[in-house]
Amino acid sequence: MTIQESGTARPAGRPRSEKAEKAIIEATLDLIGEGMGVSDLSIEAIASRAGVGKTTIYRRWSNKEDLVVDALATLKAPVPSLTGTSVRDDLISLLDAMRSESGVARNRCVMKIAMSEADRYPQLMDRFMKRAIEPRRQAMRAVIERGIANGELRADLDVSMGMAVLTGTMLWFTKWGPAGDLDVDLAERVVDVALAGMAP
Amino acid sequence: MTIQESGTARPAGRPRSEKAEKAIIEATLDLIGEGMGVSDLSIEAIASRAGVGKTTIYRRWSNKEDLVVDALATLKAPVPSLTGTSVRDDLISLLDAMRSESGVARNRCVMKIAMSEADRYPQLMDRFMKRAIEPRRQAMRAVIERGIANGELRADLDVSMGMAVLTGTMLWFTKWGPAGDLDVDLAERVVDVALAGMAP
DNA sequence: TCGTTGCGAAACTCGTACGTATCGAAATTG
DNA sequence: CAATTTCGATACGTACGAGTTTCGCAACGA
Repeated sequence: MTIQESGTARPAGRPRSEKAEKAIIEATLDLIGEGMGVSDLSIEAIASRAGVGKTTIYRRWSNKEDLVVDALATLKAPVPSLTGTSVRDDLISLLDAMRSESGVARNRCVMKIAMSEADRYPQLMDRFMKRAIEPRRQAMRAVIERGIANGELRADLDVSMGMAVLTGTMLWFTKWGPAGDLDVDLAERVVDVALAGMAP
Repeated sequence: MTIQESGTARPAGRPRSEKAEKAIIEATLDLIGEGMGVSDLSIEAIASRAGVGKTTIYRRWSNKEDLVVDALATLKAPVPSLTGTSVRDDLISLLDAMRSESGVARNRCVMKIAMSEADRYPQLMDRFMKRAIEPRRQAMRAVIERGIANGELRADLDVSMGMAVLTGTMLWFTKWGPAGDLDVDLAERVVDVALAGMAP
């Protein structure tokens, strides 16, 4: 029995290129970022964009959907760190993260896919939701619950309703707001309207 | 010169079938309602679903996009009639129309297309927006402005912000709310939270 | 050095859809 | 009736992309 440094044996032969793998994922996200829907993506376009043979793709993923799942799962969700000084500040941090990310074409289009192809690729969405959406959603829920507990928010506030108002409003602006970048103080204004309400 | 009843002469030959035209539009909307994106629609599928020859489609529309434009333009926007008794009631009427429409698969998917394919088919979106979205948007704007004028809403309220909160929140529920139909009192609850705010 | 495996490129088969053309039948005008 | 136009059906040539295979070369372990 030969010496084996780690638990997993390194198989014989040329190792798979880490660089090619990265390039494939990047190319996939690029194309999605250019507005392609999942069904418009072609493996051939991805291969060509990545400077890679189709073989190299099929050696790693058995079909298009698997590749897209992995590509989207790559997008990490660095939930912004929260100061915890006040509910208002924390909500602004969370919403402002949405605003600044929406400035990047790639993020916008990933969101678009999340909205539009959920029915047709449920497994894809599942994974993407768990990875990218759920952490933020839980962070916001925690902030709101803290606010209810310590009196900064109405005791009878429905938590899901609060989340819907905040997230929905931001989402609306990213999709149908004025063209170009969103105002830097948008998150603050949204939070203030949500907290204070529209009635006098 | 022969007698001609109307200004336009009826050409000789078999007239185009009104029924076929309807069936084609219906089939197109059906397929969209089943989750197809614009680029996934195939003329052949539409023809087969409508029980019609491809010829009959190409005789009327020169390509897929033209057909989809006409099909979407078909969807009318019957803005709900407003009582005008109070801003709260009118807003609830507007939002409840969104809720009840979201129960119909066809409407949901049309909305999906509006969200996801705006970049790729701008002319299509233009026409759809004018026809289906703009009337509702203006109705809501009018209600909010009325509320500001007569003191039912905060004098310093940003109208676009108010619309974003109301519409965005409803949209969020239709897309990511609990599965199944939305609560019948959802519109009321959304309006109340928006008016009163989340702070105590 | 040799065996093994990954590499990009290219050729291949196969299915799908496009857009056009052609068919016999049906509907309409004159 | 004849002329004209549409009808649904079907066949056709073209194009594109999926997924597979083959090729000569590169990278690695033994």
